[in-house]
Amino acid sequence: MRIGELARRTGTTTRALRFYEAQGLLTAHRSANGYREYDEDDLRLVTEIQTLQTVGMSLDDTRPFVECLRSGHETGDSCGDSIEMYRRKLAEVDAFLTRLGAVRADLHDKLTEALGRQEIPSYIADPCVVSAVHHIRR
Amino acid sequence: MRIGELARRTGTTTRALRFYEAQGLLTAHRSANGYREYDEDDLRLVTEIQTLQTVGMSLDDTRPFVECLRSGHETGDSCGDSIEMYRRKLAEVDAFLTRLGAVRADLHDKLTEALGRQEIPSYIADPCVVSAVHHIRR
DNA sequence: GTTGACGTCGACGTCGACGTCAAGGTTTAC
DNA sequence: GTAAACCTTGACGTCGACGTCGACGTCAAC
Repeated sequence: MRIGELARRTGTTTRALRFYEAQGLLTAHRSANGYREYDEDDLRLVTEIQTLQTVGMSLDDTRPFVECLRSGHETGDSCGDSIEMYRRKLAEVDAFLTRLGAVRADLHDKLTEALGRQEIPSYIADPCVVSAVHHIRR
Repeated sequence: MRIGELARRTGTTTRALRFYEAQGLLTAHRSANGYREYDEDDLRLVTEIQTLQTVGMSLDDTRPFVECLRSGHETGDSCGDSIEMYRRKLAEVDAFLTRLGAVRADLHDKLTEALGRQEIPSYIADPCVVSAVHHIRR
């Protein structure tokens, strides 16, 4: 198949596929007119890359998996380097989760503190005025 | 104080401070020779920006807080817009945490699956060889 | 023979928060 | 008077994963 069909079948763009090729992740045979020709293995390779991207991997991170597929393995994660990359990414994600949890707590504290500091003037706390304001802001 | 001192006292760079000014977050008086002059309020404003950045806010997100400080409030989060921004960011962080949790689970599954698929050839499983390999890789 | 949908390559644009020059002016210390 | 340490503006570079555009070739259908 040609690049347009591969793009459609993988839900990406021709630009992305050419970019993968430029990064050395994807190689294409050329037909007589110079058009890129892909087979089903290439399709699997692209979907592998996409799957890995959804779990937080950069294009560069997908290299071991691509190499693994290229060397004839059935799946991209049958090789030691791929496993190692899984481990690295898992550790990264865990570290990020920890940090983000702390950020969330910090943010939550700030919000509740700010709400606590908020003095509510009586003329605003007045239900009549509140509904009026609400009406105006609609 | 001048820009260099403000940078030192806030632990940032002069470049960052000029950038904040270009973004309209920070305004400086100029002394006769054209040098920027800052006061303690500016220092508080910069630290406010930095604190907000650590909880995941972009420079643009800090605008309401900066405006709040500028309008004379004691803290940057005494205003409604700031509170609203806290809420938005908290929601964003929560959404991200959820997504990242799913990513982590996905990654963990992939790792265990790959490990399960890994057949361990006997010559590698052999403890002697294992220790030898370990020795070599050191 | 021409229209339209495909393909080619090359090169610059995007986003955010600055970093890193370059080429100069100002002030202080010796 | 000159060196060092500050300051000024302007402009281009960084990172990742492509988007977008221009100028052109290819192929099938009408």
